Amino acid sequence: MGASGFIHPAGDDCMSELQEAREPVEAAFPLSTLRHSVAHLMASAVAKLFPGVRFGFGPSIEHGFYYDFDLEEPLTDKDLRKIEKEMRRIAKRSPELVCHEVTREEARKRLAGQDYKLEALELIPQDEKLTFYEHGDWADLCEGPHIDRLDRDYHFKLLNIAGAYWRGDEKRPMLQRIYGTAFWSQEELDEHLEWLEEIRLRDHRRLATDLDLFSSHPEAGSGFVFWHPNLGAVRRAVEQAWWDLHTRAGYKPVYTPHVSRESLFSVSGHLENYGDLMYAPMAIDELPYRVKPMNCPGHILIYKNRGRSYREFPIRWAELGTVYRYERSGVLHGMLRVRGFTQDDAHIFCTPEQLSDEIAGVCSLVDEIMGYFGFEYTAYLATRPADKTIGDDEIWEKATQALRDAAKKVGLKLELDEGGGAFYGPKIDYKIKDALGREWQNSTIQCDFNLPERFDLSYTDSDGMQKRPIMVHRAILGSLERFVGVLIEHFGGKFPFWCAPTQVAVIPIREQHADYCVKLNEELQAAGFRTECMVQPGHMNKKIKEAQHAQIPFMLIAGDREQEEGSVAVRRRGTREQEEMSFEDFMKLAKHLDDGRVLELDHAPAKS
RNA sequence: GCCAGAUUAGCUCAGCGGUAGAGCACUGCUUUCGUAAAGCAGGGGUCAUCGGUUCAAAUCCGAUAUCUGGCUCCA
Repeated sequence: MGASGFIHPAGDDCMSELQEAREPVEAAFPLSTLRHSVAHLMASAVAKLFPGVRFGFGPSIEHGFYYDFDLEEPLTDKDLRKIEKEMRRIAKRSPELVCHEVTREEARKRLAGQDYKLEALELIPQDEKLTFYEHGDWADLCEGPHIDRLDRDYHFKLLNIAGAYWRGDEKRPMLQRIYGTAFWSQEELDEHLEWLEEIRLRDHRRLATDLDLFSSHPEAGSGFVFWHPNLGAVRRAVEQAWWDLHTRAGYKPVYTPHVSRESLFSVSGHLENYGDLMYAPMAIDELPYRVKPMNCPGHILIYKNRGRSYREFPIRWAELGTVYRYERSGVLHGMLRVRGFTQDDAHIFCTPEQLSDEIAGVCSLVDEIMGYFGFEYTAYLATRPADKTIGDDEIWEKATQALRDAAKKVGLKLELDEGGGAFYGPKIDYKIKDALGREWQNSTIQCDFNLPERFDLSYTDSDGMQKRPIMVHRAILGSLERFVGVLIEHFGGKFPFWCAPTQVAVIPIREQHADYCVKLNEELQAAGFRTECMVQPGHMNKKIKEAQHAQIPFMLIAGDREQEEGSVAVRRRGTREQEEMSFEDFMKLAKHLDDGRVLELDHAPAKS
């Protein structure tokens, strides 16, 4: 590589190393540097094509880069192709990307008319060096670093246009943002574009129409999900697994109303801290009532219903509680961001001594339930925010330590999220990684000293004293809507056997085999499986296609041979091969996959 | 909420000033076919809604609803 033209602000002492190492370009210029430079290149092309444009920021981001522009005319997709073309031309004509250090005065002069850039300039501390990166007749106030030449071998594509507030502030002007991506090799770019295509194909809203999963309706209002029978089956299976696990872990079911007197939410502090997200009051017998945005106040009322003793601790109450929150129209998104959703909520009431064990128990539950779906996860310890918190340092320290101890007990590694805690207490947040490597925030475990205080909760301790319990607020799936939405995308509609909408399709080869198929189907249903018996008139091949399209894990196909031998020809989802086995053996396999919540379809039961 | 774009049959989409089209799906009849679409016929749309321009609007303009990509916010 030739790093001779590589300009970097003074003080970079790794320059000579770079020059001597003769490493491939990628090593000398990280991908983020390339992308940042391509963002510059894009901005210069926009400047050429749209005189009078004013520039915002243009950084590299996780999968590419963007640049914000203030333009009179709205950009279109056609413009993107034009801009790409212009970028290639500029890269060829003015390949050298050079850096100049300037004084603040010079910088101001060069940025005349560029209001956003001038504002950005004022954000740079007085004692810092100011540099411009320049190629051709275009230059940008920028601290770098950048690649040395724009005519190097790299590959880019502009992807989409979106609105973005200047400096992310909704009170400031809305700029036009162009997103793009860049890679050193064409293969990597192609791979990335394929990944984006895969994301499009797995989109839960797309699969929802394909597989008849859910809908929303203008008649009902946006942000409200209607679960169709197919997805209802998935949800039931997930809820069943969830309850099995929670019952075993000592949780007791509770159910609380969707509507309560407004004063309840006044005591809880929701009105004050959460009021913007709550629906307007409705008058019942002239008193204001509210739809609940959270389940905790309800559980607290149950707790307060009578005196509590330390002997009944820890109390673990679980509810799949449906809550309603006002979300701004623009943020709604399929099942992943909605206005009414069901949280897999639970509250644990315990003593300070029990706290870390209780949290450890929740960590184990998270681990087990995420294992059901093959999710990997990362956990973050979110500590006390810098301001606007309640409670004294000592109790915060204790609670944070309890979270740490708990994680240690179960061997959970915690990343630090400094100051990311709730105003009432620290928490552990989980991010799960789906099959496409995307991260989703679902599980959360929060220590809460606020609500016990506000509701004046107490219990009688062994020494006869009235003491304040600690509350742990936790959700593992987060919300059924978001979690199942993520599941659809994670599996791409190919649900594991145990939670698939239809688990088995039974298909006769000819109409005369229908009776045998009906018999098999009855046995499967009696054993609790979700099946479809495809004995309606029609060709076998078409039924196979339909079952394949519906992503049904198993097809059982039966003709003369099978009928005679009491067997079935089994076709697993994703393969075209058939395997003939006795119906009895298939039942064993199905029970094995179902009971064990096995992820793969080719996992054979142990020989008995 | 904001910026931009979209909305035509159940689905995917064509038509872009001169009285609505295709494929799949659906219904009926024929076909009984051993592992991804049998044949023929038929039904189905106030072209999102409301208003305007025009001799004439799915097509042009405006408002509303919903959706999409983002921003901000979040389970």
